[in-house]
Order: sequence, then C-alpha cells, then structure tokens
Amino acid sequence: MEDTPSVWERPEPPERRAPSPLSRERIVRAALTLADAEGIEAVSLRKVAAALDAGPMRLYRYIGTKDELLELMVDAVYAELPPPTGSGWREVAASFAHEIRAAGLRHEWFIDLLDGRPRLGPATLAHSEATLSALRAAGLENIDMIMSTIEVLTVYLIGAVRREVGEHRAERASGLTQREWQHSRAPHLLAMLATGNYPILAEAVHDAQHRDPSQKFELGLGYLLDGISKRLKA
Amino acid sequence: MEDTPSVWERPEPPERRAPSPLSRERIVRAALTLADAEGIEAVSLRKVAAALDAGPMRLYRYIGTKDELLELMVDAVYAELPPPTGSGWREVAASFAHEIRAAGLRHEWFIDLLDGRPRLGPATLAHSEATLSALRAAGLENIDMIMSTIEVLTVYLIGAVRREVGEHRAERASGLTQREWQHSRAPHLLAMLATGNYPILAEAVHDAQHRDPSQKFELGLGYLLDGISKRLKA
DNA sequence: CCTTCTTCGATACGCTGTATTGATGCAATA
DNA sequence: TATTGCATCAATACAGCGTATCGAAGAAGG
Repeated sequence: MEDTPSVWERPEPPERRAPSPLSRERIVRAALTLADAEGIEAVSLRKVAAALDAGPMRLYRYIGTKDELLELMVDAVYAELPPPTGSGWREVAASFAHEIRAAGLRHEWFIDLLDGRPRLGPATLAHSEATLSALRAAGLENIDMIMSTIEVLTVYLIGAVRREVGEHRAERASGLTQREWQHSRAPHLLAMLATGNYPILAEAVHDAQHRDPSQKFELGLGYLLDGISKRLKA
Repeated sequence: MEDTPSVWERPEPPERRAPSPLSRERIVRAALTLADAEGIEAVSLRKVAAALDAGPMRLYRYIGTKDELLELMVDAVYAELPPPTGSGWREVAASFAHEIRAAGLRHEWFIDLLDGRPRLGPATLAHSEATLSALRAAGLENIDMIMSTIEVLTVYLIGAVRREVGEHRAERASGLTQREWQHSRAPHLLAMLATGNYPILAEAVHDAQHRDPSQKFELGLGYLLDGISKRLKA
C-alpha cells in the first residue's frame, strides 16, 4: 500500500547549511513539554515550532506528519521506563503495571496515544523485550502464557489509566474533587435518584465505600493476576 | 463553578415559529449516522447541520456545545443496549461485557467517548440500574462487590474494545489485515528482530499462537471473572 | 399600527494540519 | 571567477474546525 517508510526507518536529515538549532530530538522534547503542560490537544505543529523559534513548515524536514511526531512522543515515554523487575512473575507483572500507570499519570496524554496497534519505536521494542525477558526469568515459561499475560495487562492498563486520567481532567476542568462533584455537577443526579427510579444506584452512591484511585487500580490488577494465576495452576 | 445546567437539565426549546424540522433527537440521529459512516472525527457541527439542511449555528438552539452533542450520542448508544441477563452473577457480568463490546464495535466511536467520569444521561442511568439490579438478583449481594465488579469490568472493556477498534481502524487505513501488516508495515520490525537484539520478541512474533479478537476478549474477561470469583469465595 | 423586546442564524475570528510554490543558497560548469 | 541550473527550504495560502458576535427579523404589548 503505502511504501513511504515509517518514522523509524527514515533517517534524520543532516544539517546542511548554517548551524540550525533544530533536531528531531529537540522537536520531540518541545512537544513533550508542551503536552505535559497544556495537554495533548495543545500540541499543534505551530506551537511546537514557535517554542523552537521556527515556522510550522520548518518541522516537516524532521517529521513527515503530525502523527509521526506523536509516535516519537510515545517512544520517548517508553524510553523513560525502567525495565520491570521482581522475583516472581506476579511481582514482575505488577512492576510492569505500576510503571506504565506512573508514566500515564506523569504524562496524561500518553495512554490516549496507545490505542490501535502496538507501536514499534526502538525504546518501545526494548521495553517489550525487557518485559518478556523478565517474565520468563521469573518463571513464566510458556511463550503463549507470557504474551497473553502482557496483552491482558496492557488492555487493563489502557482502560484503568484512561479512566483515572479522565477523572483528573474532569476535576481540573470543574475545579472540583470527586466528592464535591457528586454534590454539584450532579444535583441532577441526585434529583434522578430521588425519583426512586434508580433504587440500587441510589444505594450505591450513598452506601458503597469510596476507594481512592490507587486502591481501585490495585483491586482490578489483583483480580486479573489472580485469574491468570489460576490458569497457570490448572 | 459553572452553574450552567447540564444537557440533561436544560429542556429542549419549543419550536416558536414555522414548522421547523429540527429537534434534539434529529440532530443526535444525524450525528450518529455520520459518526458510524465516517468516524467520530468527521462529526463537525457544520456537517451535522448540513445533513439537516441548516447552518451550523442553527444547532446551538438545541445543544450548548459540541461536547454536549457527544454526550447525547453516548446516551443514545446506551439506549440501544438490552439490560444484562443471566442466572448467575457471572453470566450477568459476561452478558454486560458482551453487549458493551458489541455496541463498541457497532459504533466505533463509542468507547472513545467513554473516558473521564461516568456519564449521566437517562439511558445511561437506566442501563446502570438494570445492570446493578441484575447482578444483585443473580446472587451478588454486597453492594461494594457489585460496584467494584462493574468498575473493573468497565475498565477492562474500555481498554479491550479500544484496542480492538484501533486494530480495525489501522487495518482499514492500510488496507491490510494483521497478518499482512506483520509482513508489510513491519519489514522494519522484522529487520529489528533480525538484529538479534530482541530474541524473545522474535520468538513471540514467530511462535506464539495468534488468537482472534473474540478469543482475546474472552480470555481477559475470563481471567477477570475468575479473579473476582476467587475474592467472593474468600 | 407602531414600538419594544426576544431570538435567530449569517458572518467572522482565530485556530488547526499541510500542499503549493516562490525564493534562496549551493554546486558545478564555462 | 562568473554564471547557470538545481535542489531545498519555509512563507503563504487553503480548507476545515468550534463558536462569539451582532444585525436582522419576528412576536408581543400598547
């Protein structure tokens, strides 16, 4: 189909003329900084270029498209991640999960970019290899079991961190914490509950224990690892 | 903070003048059709309005903002969902999961809109109530257990369906199936693997069994339900 | 019938990603 | 060295976006 090479194949162009201050790495760093500070939707080629004292089109010598820049950003985050560690497979899996979660909270745009197919940047590949290797070293021998464990974990991570980040964003947007929100954005909710049409929902809102995000995350992670563990013993 | 009422509170304005053909419902239906056909990124107020023979600003009598329209779309999808059924809690949970997944595959934009806080549309609330009720009726008594089950399931669903839809999109964008992709978009990947720097990754790509999306989904769902089940017995 | 007030929606603004293309600096040739 | 031709860069321009603004037009009151 497309035989245009991916970012990872196309080499960074050499600087031809004067000592221009631009480079792919500097562009990615600028984009990362901008995304961390103002959110991924604030990352426009114009703003990134402006942060580097350049016109928008200047960037197209280093990246082929905006999507490519986003891919480079994802890889840059993977480059930050320490390889998972632990003595048992369960520890390794948890370490993997915690590091990804931490990265997702550090860079709130990270998880949003993780839909679709797995990315293929060098740091991403290296992190994958390290994870596989650590899991095997920790006693998970079967390659199918290793892969399905990682896939299931990844899927859970995408959902969980996305939810958590979404919560953060909503809080920031409204200036309210979750509990405050329950009494402000949701007078409507309360009104609905008061109709008596949603008895169990009402019970849940009033009676259910409210866990903090970390607890929720650990809970789901625990379920998942327990389920995998059962399969291993079977 | 904002005391502007949410979509759900603000009533639809009455038609004042001539028999205008517009209504909130017609707008949402048009947006839904457009989103299904051309993707959520094609849903612009201009295009939705054009589909209804109106100027963009016309819509602002019925919706306050584009985000509101998206909320209405989400609620419209919930309105399609049958309430979860089943005799045991596990069946109910699986039914819930399958219906959400089906909706997410039917409307590929649906899951993308499910980040952040839970939505509060009437159909969404009704579906939540029905789910809670079905779980309790099927033997899950503890309200905390009910809530955490739903939350963990939801998180898994968001991640899993998102991944699956992302795969679809990538396939469509490249015109290639996953296996084809592994040999085309990823000659780069193969080159990387050939370096010998990623031995386990190479093994995984070549040797690991390739499950179809449904199998993957069921696998993760099974792990999760097994984990929850273990907690229940403890 | 005239005035006043409400409400509508066309126009316009500032933003996006990027195709096009005129300008620019470099290298090779006479 | 002077000149020509070319490769390459980045400014301008385009088509799209969400929505603020505000002139026009219809409804209600006297």
